[in-house]
Amino acid sequence: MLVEQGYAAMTMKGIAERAKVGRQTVYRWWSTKAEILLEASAADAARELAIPASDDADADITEYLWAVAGFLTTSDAGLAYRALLGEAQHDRAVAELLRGADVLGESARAVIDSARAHGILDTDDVDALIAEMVGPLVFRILSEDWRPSHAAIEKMARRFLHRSSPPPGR
Amino acid sequence: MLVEQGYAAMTMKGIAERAKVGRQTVYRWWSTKAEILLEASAADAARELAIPASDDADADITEYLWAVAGFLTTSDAGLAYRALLGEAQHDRAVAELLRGADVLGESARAVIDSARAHGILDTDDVDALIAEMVGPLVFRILSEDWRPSHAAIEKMARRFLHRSSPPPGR
Amino acid sequence: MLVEQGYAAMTMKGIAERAKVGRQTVYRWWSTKAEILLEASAADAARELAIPASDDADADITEYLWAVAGFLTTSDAGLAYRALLGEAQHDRAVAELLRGADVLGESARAVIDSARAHGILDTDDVDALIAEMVGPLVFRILSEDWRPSHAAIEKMARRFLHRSSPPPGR
Amino acid sequence: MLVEQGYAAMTMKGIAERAKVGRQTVYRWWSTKAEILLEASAADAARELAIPASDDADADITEYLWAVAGFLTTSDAGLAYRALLGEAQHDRAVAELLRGADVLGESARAVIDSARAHGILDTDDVDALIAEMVGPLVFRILSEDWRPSHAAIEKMARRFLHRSSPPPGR
DNA sequence: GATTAATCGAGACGGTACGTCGCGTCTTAGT
DNA sequence: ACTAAGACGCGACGTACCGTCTCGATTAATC
Repeated sequence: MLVEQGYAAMTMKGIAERAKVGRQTVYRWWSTKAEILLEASAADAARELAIPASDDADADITEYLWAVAGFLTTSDAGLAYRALLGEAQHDRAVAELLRGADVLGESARAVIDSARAHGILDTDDVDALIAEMVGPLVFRILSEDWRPSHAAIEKMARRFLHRSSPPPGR
Repeated sequence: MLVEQGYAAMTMKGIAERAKVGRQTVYRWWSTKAEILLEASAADAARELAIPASDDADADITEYLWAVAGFLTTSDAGLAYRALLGEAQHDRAVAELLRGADVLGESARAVIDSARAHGILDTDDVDALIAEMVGPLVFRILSEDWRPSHAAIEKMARRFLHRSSPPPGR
Repeated sequence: MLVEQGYAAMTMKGIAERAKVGRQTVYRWWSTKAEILLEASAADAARELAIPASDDADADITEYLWAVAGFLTTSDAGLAYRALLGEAQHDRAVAELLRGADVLGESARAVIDSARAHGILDTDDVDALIAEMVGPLVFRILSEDWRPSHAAIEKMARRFLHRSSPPPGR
Repeated sequence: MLVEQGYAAMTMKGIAERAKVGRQTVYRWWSTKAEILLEASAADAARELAIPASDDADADITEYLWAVAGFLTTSDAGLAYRALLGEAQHDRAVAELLRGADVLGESARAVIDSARAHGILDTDDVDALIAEMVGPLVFRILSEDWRPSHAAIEKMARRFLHRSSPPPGR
């Protein structure tokens, strides 16, 4: 429904009707719209963003950023995630729910960890690295509705790595 | 109202009543809650985020990030901006409105331009630089409700500059 | 509410609030103020205007006119009926609703039928007889806010019968 | 406007716009919708209902009833009168205004007076005679939306006269 | 296999905000 | 000085969705 008619049309009443289910039954399973979105989003997000670690950590990062871009701009689960992230900005409860799920974080951590194992990152502050890796991309997508080209993603990955590499002469 | 009682309590009805004004009058001036928020936010945002360019472009960037962090986490205008950015995730009209206002972009561009004039940045892609500068910060605040310490901001600025510096031997 | 504060104060909103009921619920049962008035009026009207047929058809008519006068000038149901009849003058839908209910007609027909059975009326045109019986009374009440005395009603009934009697020497 | 779009569409705003006049100006001349209707109705009503007294008082009455029927069912002024009479049922102020104007009364009195001068009526109670003459007609029109045929009017007049004639042998 | 209990869909319920409309007053240019 | 134009505070309109609450009908479990 979110995809077809937008967030505003995604009412509890509508959800129940579409599911041919009583309204009460919906409330029995999820007490807020946010929980529905999260459940609808989380599993798919994990799948779409899981990048199998290869030998080439550089390429993994590019691929990951590409996956994130696709997730946020074209995937249904990504749309749900953005709706949630949006809701989180004006509803503390949703913010905490979302923080607890850590949708993006989990997959990003995997990529970062793999890169660190290859020694191509210069710090142990994983949260900072995650933010540096995906922050610029997420920021542009959220605030400009950016649809990056593959080239743009590659450049973005390259610049992230350039910055975050340990000094060469070691 | 947004600050005192939260976004959900910020109804058109409530706004009109608090302003001791007819409901119609509110609609006459702003047709959307988003427009009200934008007007309430934009001017203050510009003021709070305007960093007077000094000779030390490095320091300017730190100061700017600090201003952005304060804006997003403690300022009323920043709260309004976050509410707007949130709404933009599930309402295309709001997204465009927000894009048109370019609240963060304007001030960020000034900082980046000043830094570029000092020759301390390695690319002419201003949008990319803006995203690299503020993206990680904004991302963490939006998705973790992060309240960064001054030290964290300094580190963030340092790492941004390190990455984006032109190769030394040129 | 109609009685206490007048027709203008009888708003759907007010009705719902007084009944401690959601506004939607009122609309679910009656889609128009007119339907509410009719329902509130019809049953009581039937009761107030039901004159048990006696042997003396002349007296029945006097009694009936007296009942109608009381109904229109002092009864709550009558006030509702007048409001309806008023509304019917500028709203075709209400006019039809009212015609369908035939509030006055039903009771009047009973009285006329009984009188006809006694052979004291000179025509079979029941509608005409009804109009001749109650028309003058209703006209004066509606257009002069007349509060007739019992004597006036008796005179009115006598004059109606005088006119409408079959010629004596038959 | 009343005729074209109905009573509900006859708003003060609309009246002013149609007259290409400021809203305030309308209020300066008439303080309520009722006064506008009355002014629009009274003069025309007087003209439409003025029956030049002939020698044949019987015929005058038929003609008068026919004029009243036409007035109430087809004339614009009559529509306005019905709207007023309707409004009067739920607004005491309008009721008094209407009583003061005595739209129908004036012309009816003339007809009755003329008939009395011919000695064809049996009482001096003019108000009662007026009510007996027009009451049945008005009642049927107001409550059944009756469009009487000429024959029906003739019968109505005949029956009125029959009833109200002085006893022959005097 | 019949009886009881739990669960479900459907949708009515009391609330409340929505955006619109008309009210009667007040303000402002323009004549 | 007066006007048209229209903004203003007000409050009812009828609608939508909220989350809770009955209801029968349908299963499922028990006897």
